[in-house]
Amino acid sequence: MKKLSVKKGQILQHKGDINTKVYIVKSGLLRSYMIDEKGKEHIFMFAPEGWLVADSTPPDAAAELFIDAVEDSLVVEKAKDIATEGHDSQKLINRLQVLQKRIIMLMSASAIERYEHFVETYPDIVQRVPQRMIASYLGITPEALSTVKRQRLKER
Amino acid sequence: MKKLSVKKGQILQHKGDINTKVYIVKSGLLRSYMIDEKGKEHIFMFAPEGWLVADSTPPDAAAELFIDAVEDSLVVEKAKDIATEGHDSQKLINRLQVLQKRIIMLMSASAIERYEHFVETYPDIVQRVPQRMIASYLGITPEALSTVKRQRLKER
DNA sequence: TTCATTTCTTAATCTACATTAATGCACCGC
DNA sequence: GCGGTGCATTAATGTAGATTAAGAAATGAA
Repeated sequence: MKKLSVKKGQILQHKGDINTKVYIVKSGLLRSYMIDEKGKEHIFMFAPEGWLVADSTPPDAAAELFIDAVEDSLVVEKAKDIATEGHDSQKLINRLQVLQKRIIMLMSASAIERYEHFVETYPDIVQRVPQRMIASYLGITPEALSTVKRQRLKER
Repeated sequence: MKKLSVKKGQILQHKGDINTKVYIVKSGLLRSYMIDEKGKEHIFMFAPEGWLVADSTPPDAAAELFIDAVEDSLVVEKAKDIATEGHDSQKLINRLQVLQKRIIMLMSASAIERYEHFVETYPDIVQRVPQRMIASYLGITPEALSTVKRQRLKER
């Protein structure tokens, strides 16, 4: 746990970093963001005074997000301490991971890509629920899901 | 903390409920979902065996999500116990709230509505960051944000 | 089984937002 | 000051996915 003074534009965390930290903003403004395959930037969150920014992946996994300073800022850096966490907190952290990934997909992937990702991540669910629910989860209509699946068939 | 046996289609939580619980799925499949102003259903998450479903709002606030059973399921219901949580866990819970709201907005609101919500929720941030970053946060292009703002001006 | 209801698919049309491109501005550093 | 680079705005055109509509297939109740 240490205090940092960061200049506007300074990057605190890169995508791919491991053993990433948690940042608590004392003054100024940070943001976390991702960059998609087309090079397009998507801001995940802004963190003004009092907020916490972090990549919600396991401490030893590669970060999905960049974190940098939008304004000159004072920041406290802390380790992701799993030790202090109770039995249920692990479930909370897991939930954060899932929600972060969900936002990333919604912001930076097409319907086709979201479907691919869904099938890979939840192969059993695909079998167990009606198509219209999968469409609803993906944020598209059942009609659009039908065409997505048709396109996938054509491609092989 | 009690065990529940729920039938397919049974609703465990309604939007607007207060003092909502946390559900841990032992078998079967639950889902959480929202219904927008147009009556359209958007699935927020699926929760198969081993998962946890809950509305990530404070225990005493009105729930944003419905929770029901997609299959006959066995579920453990627990209270949202803030007591056991450490100093930092509150920040995690707060984060969950923000991410849940963000997903709801991304799935069920138009660019204009997301902008309105952003301005209301983060009025100071609007002043402090360049337009292109707001666009990036909202998931639209700076060009689209320009037209959104123009339309807002016309409307008053 | 049979009938009714819901779900899935296909196709035609529509629309919100993206892309492209051009112009005017602000903010640099020299 | 002046030239450059990036930012915001406007407008024209393009496109992913929504909407509408209709028929086919699956599901479920009596």
